Amino acid sequence: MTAEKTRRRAANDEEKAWRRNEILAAAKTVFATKGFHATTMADVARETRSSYGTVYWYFPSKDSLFDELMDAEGEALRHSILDAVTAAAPDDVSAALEVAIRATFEFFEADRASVKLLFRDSLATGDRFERHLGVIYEGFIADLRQLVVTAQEQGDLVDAPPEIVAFSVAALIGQLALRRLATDDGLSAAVLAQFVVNLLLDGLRPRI
Amino acid sequence: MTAEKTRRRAANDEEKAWRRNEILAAAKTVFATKGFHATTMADVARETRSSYGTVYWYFPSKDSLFDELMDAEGEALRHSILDAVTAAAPDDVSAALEVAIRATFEFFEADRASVKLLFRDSLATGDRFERHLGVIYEGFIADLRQLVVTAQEQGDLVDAPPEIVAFSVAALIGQLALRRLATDDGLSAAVLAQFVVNLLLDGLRPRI
Amino acid sequence: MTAEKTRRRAANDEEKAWRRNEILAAAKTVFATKGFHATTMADVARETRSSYGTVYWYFPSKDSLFDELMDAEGEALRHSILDAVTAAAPDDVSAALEVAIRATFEFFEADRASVKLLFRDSLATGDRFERHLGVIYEGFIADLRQLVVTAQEQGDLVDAPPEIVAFSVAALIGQLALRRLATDDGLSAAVLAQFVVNLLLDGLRPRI
Amino acid sequence: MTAEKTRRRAANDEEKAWRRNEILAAAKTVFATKGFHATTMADVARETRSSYGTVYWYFPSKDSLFDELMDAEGEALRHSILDAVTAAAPDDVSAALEVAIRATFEFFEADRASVKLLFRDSLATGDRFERHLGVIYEGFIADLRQLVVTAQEQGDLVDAPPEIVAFSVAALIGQLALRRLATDDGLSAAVLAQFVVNLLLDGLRPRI
DNA sequence: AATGAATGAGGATTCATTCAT
DNA sequence: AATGAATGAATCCTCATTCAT
Repeated sequence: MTAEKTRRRAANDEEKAWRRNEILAAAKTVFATKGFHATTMADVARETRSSYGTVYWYFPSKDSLFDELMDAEGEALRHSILDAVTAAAPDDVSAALEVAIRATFEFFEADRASVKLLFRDSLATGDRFERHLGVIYEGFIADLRQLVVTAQEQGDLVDAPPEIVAFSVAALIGQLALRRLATDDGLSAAVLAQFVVNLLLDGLRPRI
Repeated sequence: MTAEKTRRRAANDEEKAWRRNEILAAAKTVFATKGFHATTMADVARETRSSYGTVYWYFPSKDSLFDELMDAEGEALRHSILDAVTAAAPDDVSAALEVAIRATFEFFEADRASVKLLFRDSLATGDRFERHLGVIYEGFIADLRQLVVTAQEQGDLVDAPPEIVAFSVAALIGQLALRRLATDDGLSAAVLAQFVVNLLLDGLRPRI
Repeated sequence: MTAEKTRRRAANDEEKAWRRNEILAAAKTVFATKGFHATTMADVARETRSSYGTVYWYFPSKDSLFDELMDAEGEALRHSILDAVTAAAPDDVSAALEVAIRATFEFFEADRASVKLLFRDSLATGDRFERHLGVIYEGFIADLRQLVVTAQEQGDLVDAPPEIVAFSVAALIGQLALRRLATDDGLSAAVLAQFVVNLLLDGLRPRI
Repeated sequence: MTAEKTRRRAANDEEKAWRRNEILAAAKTVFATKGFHATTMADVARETRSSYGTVYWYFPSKDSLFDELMDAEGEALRHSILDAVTAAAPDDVSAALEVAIRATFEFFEADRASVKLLFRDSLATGDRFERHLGVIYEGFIADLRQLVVTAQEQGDLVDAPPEIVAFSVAALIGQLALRRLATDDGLSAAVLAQFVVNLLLDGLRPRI
């Protein structure tokens, strides 16, 4: 009996988690398309092919749904980058940076909705601005920061406040990715990544 | 008679323009504080110490009020930078860039509401995103782009798509300025500007 | 299971239709009392003993609510007349005409709100005037027109454009009914109907 | 001095009356075009090429402006008909009726705005419905009624309540004129008038 | 007389959220 | 768990009217 119960509950939990994710996915689509404020809970429910009640069963409010979505997006981005860096096993820091940046652009390339969510709608909620900006960048920047600190210790990067450096990298990538959604100038993720890496490492002043 | 009339009309026009600007200023304060969506026309009217009707007498809608505000902010920033560069009469391009970047940070330092408006709320209006991003950056970036092109012709900057370079500079500055509003790490405009200039010109990789 | 579900859904649909009609009825009362423009959605909601939201749940706008009401009124009038004519099974056309006209006056006698709605408020919506006039009279006049054509074929009515004849009959009845709401001169529906029939069939010139 | 003053005052009064009429004419155009409710005082002022204040200088409110307009329209129609009848000096009542009806249609033919004003917008003001309907028809119907009474005394018209007869004639003409604005079936004023006269005098039943 | 800026009550509509079923 | 009907506060905007100049 207990085994049976456990199995059932497990199946149940799985079902539950699946439904949650389904709603999150639907919300992502709608938020990215219409923006946070223009999106209504009715839109979300419709996209989920369910009803108000169901959405509210899994999420207590529109804000919480959005918050959770943002967290998930941040996490997804972070893992995507870490995986790429791990897989590439780069020799030095500049190689690692290049891998990370390329992975970031590719992540956004593959999922345009993420860009809008992370870099546009994260600012949509007014007062909570700080909170979201923090949440989003938190993990992303923390990782970058680690990279920067390591590089500085090895003498691969000049001395500069690592927070600022990490933030600059994140901002640069984010804004460039956002820009691509508006103006299509045919620059691939790889080309953009290369540009950013060059800019970051060697700057724009020509060497002799 | 005519002279008198003309004088009166001129005074009237001035009065009118003054009222318009008053409303614009009030709107700027409120939008920057609460964000575009959380701001109501009642808020704007209250801040103006007038009524709904008066605001609507000068601006046909909340959107148009916001649009005009954005345009004005963009223009103000642009002029502020141009003036600084003109006054400094820098010798070479890197000096010019430094002046420009410092002027930008100082502009934002002096007027924190501008940052929020330009880099946060400009994205607030959903579909019109492209329009506003364009409008705001338009002049700002156009000027930067000119600077970049000139520098490239003189061999002072590496070859890279000038649009991207200009956009990157703008984005970097904007995001760093925005960040300062949230997290106060005591970095002055001058220090930040120096950091950005160094990063942009020489990159983060140490020279031998 | 299925049977139960079907039963429940049917009950639900019925309930829904009932609520709709309840709102429609409330709207009819209010529109007839205050006129289209002077009626607010708050009035309608209050009369329904529900809220804004509920009215808007069933009807997308004030206009659509009004439109639907007008259509329903037109249909009700039409059916009322057709039923009367069918029941009376009149021998000739003039008898049929008399029955129809009497039925019309009786319909309006029984439901004074209808008169106001059909002949006063149908004109209230400005540009949409043609549309409504058309919709309302459409069925009413179409039936009358058929009666007229038949009568003309049998030589019971003089040759004249049937549209005009039908329209004239409808207008005469409508305006007389509307007049009764304002000036009560104690004329019953039957008397008025008789007057109209006489006027239409034999005119006002005495026979020798 | 007194003579001079008088002359000045007279000129002044004339000027004043002229301005009033100008505003009334402008209001007529706008009301007829957009309907009473959709017309704003700003519309009226604009059409007058003056300002709010000027309109309010001559008329205390939108309602009073409308009321006066309606009265003027009613009067104009009435005079137009009386003039026509006087000029034609008809022999008998049926001739007089024909002249009157034709004159009415011609009046409306020449001034389509009048139709809308008298037969559509007169109903626009809800509660005041009775008042306006009365005002409009008052003179018009009073004259018709007189015609009817005279005819009945001479044995030219059957016995029937003269108010109802007069009202019926007025209604028939009004509604047919209104109809012409919506559906253009190419019927001239003369043809319509002839139809109405025939219908009223001899009815629709063919004589043996 | 004329102007037009200012006022603010009022109205249609939206939408997050609740809750009976 | 799920549904979707119900709620009503909140918001943008309109427009008749007033009044200082």
